[in-house]
Amino acid sequence: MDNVNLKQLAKELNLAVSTVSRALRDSHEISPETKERVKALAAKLGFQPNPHASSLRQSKSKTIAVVIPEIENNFFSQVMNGVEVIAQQKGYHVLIYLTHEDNNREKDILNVLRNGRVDGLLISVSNKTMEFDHLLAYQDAGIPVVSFDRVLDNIDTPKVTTDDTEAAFKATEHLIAKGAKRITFISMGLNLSISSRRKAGYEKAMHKHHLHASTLECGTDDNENRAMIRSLLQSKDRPDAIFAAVEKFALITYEVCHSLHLDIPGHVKVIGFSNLSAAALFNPPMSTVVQPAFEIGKEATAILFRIIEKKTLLSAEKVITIPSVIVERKST
Amino acid sequence: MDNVNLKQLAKELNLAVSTVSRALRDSHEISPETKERVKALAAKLGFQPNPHASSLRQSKSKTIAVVIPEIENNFFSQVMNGVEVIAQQKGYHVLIYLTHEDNNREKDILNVLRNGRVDGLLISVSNKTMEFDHLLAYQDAGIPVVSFDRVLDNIDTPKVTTDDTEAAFKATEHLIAKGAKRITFISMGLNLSISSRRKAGYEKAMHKHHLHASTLECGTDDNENRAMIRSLLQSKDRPDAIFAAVEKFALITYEVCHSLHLDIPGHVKVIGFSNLSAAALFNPPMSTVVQPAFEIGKEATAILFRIIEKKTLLSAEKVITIPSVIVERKST
DNA sequence: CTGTTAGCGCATTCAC
DNA sequence: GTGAATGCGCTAACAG
Repeated sequence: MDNVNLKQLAKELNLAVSTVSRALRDSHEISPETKERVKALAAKLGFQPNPHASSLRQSKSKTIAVVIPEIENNFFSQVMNGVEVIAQQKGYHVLIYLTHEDNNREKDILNVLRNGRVDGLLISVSNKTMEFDHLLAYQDAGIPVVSFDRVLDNIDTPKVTTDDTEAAFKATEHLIAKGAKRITFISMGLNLSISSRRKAGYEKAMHKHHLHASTLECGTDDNENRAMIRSLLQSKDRPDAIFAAVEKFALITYEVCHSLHLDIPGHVKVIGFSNLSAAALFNPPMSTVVQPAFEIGKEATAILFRIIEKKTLLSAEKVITIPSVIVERKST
Repeated sequence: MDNVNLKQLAKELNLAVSTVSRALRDSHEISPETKERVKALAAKLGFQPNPHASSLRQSKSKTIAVVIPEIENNFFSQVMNGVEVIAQQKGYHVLIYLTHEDNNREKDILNVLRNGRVDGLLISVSNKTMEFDHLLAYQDAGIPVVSFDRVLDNIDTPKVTTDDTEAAFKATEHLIAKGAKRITFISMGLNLSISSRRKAGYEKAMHKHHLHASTLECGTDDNENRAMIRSLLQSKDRPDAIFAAVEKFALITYEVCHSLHLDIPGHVKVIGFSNLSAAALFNPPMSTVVQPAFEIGKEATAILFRIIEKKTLLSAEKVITIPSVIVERKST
């Protein structure tokens, strides 16, 4: 029941607490024999140092936090996977927080984490986040922060994203190459930098090909989104292609097309940002813009550790862009 | 840069540290005026108590850990969602650990967590976990553990699962009702309790209907699994239905059927345990056994907190079973 | 109602 | 090479 601590080890071995502490941390000023004895007993009793005590003493927690909007989403789960790989290598622990796209919740979370609980923070902001006082507070507190994917433009943290503009440009050109003329871009929350970047890429491609750009703004409520997409696809001048800025909208588009008996890609071509590998099994297999989620997670975490370990950051490491890949399937 | 602490607040207010501490924790023995003054300054300076200090002092961390095999899986992400909802209500923090189906990694994780870092543990064991010394150590240490989904039969923790046997039984009967006769069950790692329970349900249904049960054992390597399923579906006495014990095998079955131009459900009917809502968009829409993942996460966490808060557990709370739902679509 | 004191377990400084 | 003493920031027991 009782946890073993240094004091008990010291008593049992007839040594001072400090000696035991040093022996376990392989200090060079402890004799090999003593180290042996100490480590043997520690192993035998299954000693684990109390993390709160050593965190308090050393002012470091060996813990990082990941703050994301949701986890039920392949992109973010893959990111988590990448985070975990690096954190585990470094012997760090990972706290996870979900904002559920709630800006106040995001602020509360960051507030509570601001006093030593974590040595660093990875964040992808909620789609309602526009100001960033809560992030600036971290700079004041000297706690490293790395943003990824959904980053805020005007804040000075290292950022790891994909090439949203280029990927959206290419995806749009892909649709155009397949013969689409009336392409609607379905976007979410334009205050989000990724939304505006993706939209910019889409518009650039449309302009280049002298086509009229047209955006449908969707929100957080799936029923409303469904209704909006449905009415879009029922309208007289129905688009002949949909480019969904986020996975969810691509899925709803599929659903609506099925229910309206619209043929994909015959009546409507569909492509969307999505990390769902099962998209290959859709009817028809869905073309997707796949973000390098796992790599984004790994890279963001690697950079975070570089700051935590006080290594200086090359300016090239301040903004990392990893390209997305367009996976062409039958829906286009 | 420097974090505010109680001492600074006390000095600024001409109060004792303990008074400030009590005021912030709304102790009844502090005058309303003092409370006001203290809270005002704390808010102004953005004071957050150092969690390591208070954890050390109180021997509680306000943190729970979730240990799961993987996160890139709708079932586990939905569970995480449920966990987070309850933890957040309780003001608790959530550490996440992935075992990647590695039993040694699982042991290491549990070992490190065993000294105060967490107040409780939620675990779904790896598919290679057979013994449970690492879990028994928690009972000795007095740290509450709740198992969910993938539970070990012979260990005495509260368990939250779905009705694997019944759900598998019903899914099998569903296939039989649709005319299937040669149903192959694709299973993973029989040492896993859920595998054997699902298999038992399948076999029970087959026996009841005087059909010959036949199981294909798949493993962790997806390429091998694909090859095995492919050769199964190419064999002379090809099954006319597949019941996949886990989502991944159902997806591979779809993939193989498509590549072999086998019609679903004409040539082969397919059903599988899966929490993928996009299964409705498959070609054809896939029938699934959907586990109540979110509820499992919520329920397991609620029970964990009941133990943490020392409330006694009714024996009915020791083993919770939440039913799965069979969602019938076009693949059967 | 408020202050003084002690101690959680550990890492570290300073002695020897 | 080892031991004794100190303090990280907080809470709680005890005093007044």
